[in-house]
Amino acid sequence: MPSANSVIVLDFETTGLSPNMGDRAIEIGAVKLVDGEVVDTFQQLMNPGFRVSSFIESYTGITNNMLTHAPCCEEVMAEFAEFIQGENLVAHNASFDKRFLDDELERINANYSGEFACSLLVSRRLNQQAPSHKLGDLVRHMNIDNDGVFHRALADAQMTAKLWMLMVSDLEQRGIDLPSFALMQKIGKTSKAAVEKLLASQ
DNA sequence: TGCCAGGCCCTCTTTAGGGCCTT
Repeated sequence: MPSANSVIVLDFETTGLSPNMGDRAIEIGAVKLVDGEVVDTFQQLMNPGFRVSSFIESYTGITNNMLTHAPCCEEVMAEFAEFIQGENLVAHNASFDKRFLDDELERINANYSGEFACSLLVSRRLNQQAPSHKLGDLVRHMNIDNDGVFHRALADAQMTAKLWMLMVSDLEQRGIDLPSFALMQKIGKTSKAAVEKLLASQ
């Protein structure tokens, strides 16, 4: 049973957009939040077993040379499966990260018990004035503290965690005492038009 | 040869199409 007051915010860097097209994870980054505080982190490069494209090298800054010396996906994901055990999960555009998490864990016959919530879907509802909901654009728009590193797994997970906590604070300011993971998850799945009604009913 | 993701959301919608997001 996932813990009520903790959540793990994660981000994958991958060789492309779809595990169904043969793409694999090349880096996982994650932060564990308990009561809004970072209590643990996880970051690891992993070797997908083939060369990544020059686009991915340029996009992420992760080079084939760096991956040559990294442990394989199976080894890293086995460790990561332990890290997320019993925790609920958050990612920016969670459907993307969930596909890779499910695919990589299926390869090693591992699984997880938590559920996903999506910071992108929540942001589209709570930050309707934002010109864009790309993670980098939201970080700039909301003046979220960052070290200027984008498209690396731990850096993106850290920024997503800060965005998540800001949105939790936003809900608290709207009068909701200790917004739960379940409420955040529900906001992401509720139509924009119904969100105000949902919040008013809390 | 040429093409290849998938889920969400909006609208000139629902017998569909296209933009936004993720790498």
